[in-house]
Parts: sequence; C-alpha cells; structure tokens
Amino acid sequence: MPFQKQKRNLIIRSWPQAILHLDADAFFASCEQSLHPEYRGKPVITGAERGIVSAASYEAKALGIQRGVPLWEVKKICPQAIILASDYESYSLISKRMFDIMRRFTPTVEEYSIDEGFADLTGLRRPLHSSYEGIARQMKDAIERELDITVSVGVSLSKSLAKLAANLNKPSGLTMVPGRQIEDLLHQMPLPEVWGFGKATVSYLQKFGLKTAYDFAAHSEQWINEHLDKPGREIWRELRGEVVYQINTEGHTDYQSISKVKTFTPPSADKQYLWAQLARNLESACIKARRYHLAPTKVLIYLREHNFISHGREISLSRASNSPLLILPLLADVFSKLYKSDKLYRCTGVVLVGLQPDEKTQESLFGDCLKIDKLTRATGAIDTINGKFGKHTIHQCSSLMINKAGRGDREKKSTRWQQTLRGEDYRRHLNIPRWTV
DNA sequence: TCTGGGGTCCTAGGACCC
DNA sequence: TCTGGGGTCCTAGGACCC
Repeated sequence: MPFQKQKRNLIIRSWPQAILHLDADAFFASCEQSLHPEYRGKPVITGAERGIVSAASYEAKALGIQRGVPLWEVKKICPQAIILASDYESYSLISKRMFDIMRRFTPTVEEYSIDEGFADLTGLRRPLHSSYEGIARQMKDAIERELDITVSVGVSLSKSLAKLAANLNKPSGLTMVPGRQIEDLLHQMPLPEVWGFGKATVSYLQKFGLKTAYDFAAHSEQWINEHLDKPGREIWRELRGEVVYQINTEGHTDYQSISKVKTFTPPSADKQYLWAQLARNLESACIKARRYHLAPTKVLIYLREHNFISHGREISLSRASNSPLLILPLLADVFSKLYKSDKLYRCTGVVLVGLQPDEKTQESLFGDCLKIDKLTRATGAIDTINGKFGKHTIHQCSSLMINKAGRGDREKKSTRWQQTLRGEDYRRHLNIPRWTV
C-alpha cells in the first residue's frame, strides 16, 4: 500500500495551529424562527421568491424536505409548512452580529459567506485562559444565546479540516480534531464531503478506486501531482494539516465581477425579447456597479439555451464605464452573432469584469468629455429616482419589451416585506407603476 | 421535476509576436 | 517566400462554492 510509507506524515503534532469553522444551521430558516417566535418548532421554509427551497428548518428537514426541492412538492409533502420569501436584509443583520461575536475572541475572522465563517485561534489559549475547545465553546454559546440560532463548529489544523469537522455533528455540534485525530476524521468522510470536490472531481477520483477523504490524503505527493491540477493538490495538503488557504479578514468590499442573470419562463427564441432581457441585465449590473463605485473595462454577455448550454462573448470597452446607455450599443453586434434563431433560450446574462474605481472614468482624457459628463449626471439622476420609487422605475427603452410582452417579473411580492423592511427598502419592493424616459 | 442567482479561480487553446 | 519554434496574452468555458 503506498500510504504505509506516507502514513507517518499524517500524524501531526496536536495543535500547530487551530483554525475554527463556524456554520449556522439552516440559517435563513433559523433567522425567521429567531425573528418570529411563533414559527419556532414548526417547519419553516424560505425561497418563496425562487420557487424552490433555499433553506428548511430542522423541523421541515425531519419531514423530508431538502434544499432545492420545488415548492409545489413541499406543499404536497407537507401542507402545514410555512413558506416565506427570503428576507436578505434581516439575515444580513443577524449575520453581521454573528461575526461581531466571533471577533470578540480574535480579530482574525473571515466572513466567508452570510452563514459561514473562519477564525484563527492559534496562540489564544494563554491570553484567553482557556483551551481551544473552551474558546470554541464560549464563542458558540454566545452566538446561540444572543442570536437565538444554532451553529455548528469545527476546529482543526486547516480550513478544509475545520470544515469537515464542523460537518461531522450537525446541528449545534462542536467537533475538535487535533492533529492526531485527523486520520479518524478523514476515514469517516466520503469524497463528496470534501470542500472543493464537486461532481467532476469525485467521479474522476472514483475511477482510481478512492472512496474516502482518507484514501485521497494517503496517496503520495507524486501520485497527486501526476493526477491532479492546482486545486486538487492544495486540497491534498490542507487535508494533511498544512495551511494552504489563509484566513481572509478583508471582507467583501470589492468585487472581481458583477453579474446579473434572469431565467424566464417559458424559454424564448424571440430575438427582440432576448435583447430586452439582456438590456435589463445590463441595467441591473450597472446599478450594482455604481453602488460600489466600480466600472467595468470588459463586459461579458451570454445566452443560455433551453438545455443549459450557454454561449458567451466578452466585449472590451475602450474605457471603463458603468453607464448602460454607453455600453448597450456596443453589445448589439456580438449579441446578433451569438443569437441563433433556431434555438430556444432560457436566460440571458451579463457579467461586468475588469472592474476599477469609477472616479477614473469621469476624468477621461479622450474626447467626449461633455457627453460623458452628461451621461454620468443623467445616470445619477436615474439612480436617485429609482432609489425612491423602485428599481427599474426609469429604464431604457430597449428593456421595455419585457413588460410589453406581458412576461413581467414573476417575483412573488409578499406582504411580509412590509413588516420586516425599513422604509426605503420597503418602497423598493413595492409594485410601483413604471414609466420610461 | 428537469435544475435560481451570485460569485471565484483555473486552464486549454487560439491569437499574436518574434 | 515558406517554414519552424518559442513566448505571452487573451478568451471561452469548466468546476466549484454558498
């Protein structure tokens, strides 16, 4: 067996470093139960706006409801289920409080997603007068007590191991995996549980007879280098207790890309309709870019066919811009080339890339200064109006077709918005008549 | 019952240049 | 004129995550 020789390498000093992973259990559903005590102990589901289950409370899971299940099926399985539209604003507030509690123990906290975070506990035993387990326990208890949700926590030597550890006992578990227990942990973990292994990698590794995380970690470095590319090699090192992935405390202030897609039903082959959808995607993406004071230098558009095959093309802008009025005309040619009249499309998408701070775009040295300035001011005014009266209140003529065709947005507007949202957000989500300039 | 939306990073292969 | 061989940069798409 190749790993007899390697096995020694897997035995590592107990705590060369202690990385904590924290994962809120059924986060969206738990938030709802925390905010609305009347939902406690009941099967709560969020995702009404999407038509599929985003999150299911443990009561709902006990009845067989899982993430991604269509809501019509939920109603069949479990007619008493409480189905809610996701309320991201409220969840974000609870999420923020969760990370603030984590930061009471260490400044090295990464907000990995709305419901998951990492923290580096290395070296904190003496200053906090506690074992790593004690620190993790206090953090977990504080969150559960103060926010009225439950979290699962894992502590081990690397992010990947900590994540596996946290997955071992859910909900509300606390799992410590020091160096000498890594092997036991890996033996219990089937390949798909490993962070970073998706369907493709798992089925590839299975062809070599690998079944558990241990089978993978126990292979020789040479074998790994021959058979896997960069991500696979990094995961191998992480599973052996080496820190490859650092804790990123920066937070998500800055984007590599901003994308907007919207699926429409039924799928369509109507060129004008698709163009209108694309224009709408572009407007939405630009609104977000402006909110973060970013402007793309490149714009990627794509059309996704009914069978999920998509084709896209990147368009380089001669200068960064976050004005759809300026960008849209540049997309027309490429769109025409991508579009095939004999195909049915299920969605269009826009991705803004090569983002840079948008001050730069305003003091352009290339001609058109006046035009740019006017556009910038016009776009600013549109943002103000839309902020007051609702997104897309003012929009481009190109996207008018969406409403004309009578296939407007299908989002279900719930009256619950009115209860939980603050004034300005609440207005944004109301059905306000639209007009066009 | 076909499968929402928003991200990140990696890579093969083409374009282009010397 | 035709050819090879190398490098770099870019792009389209894949894989993965929550």
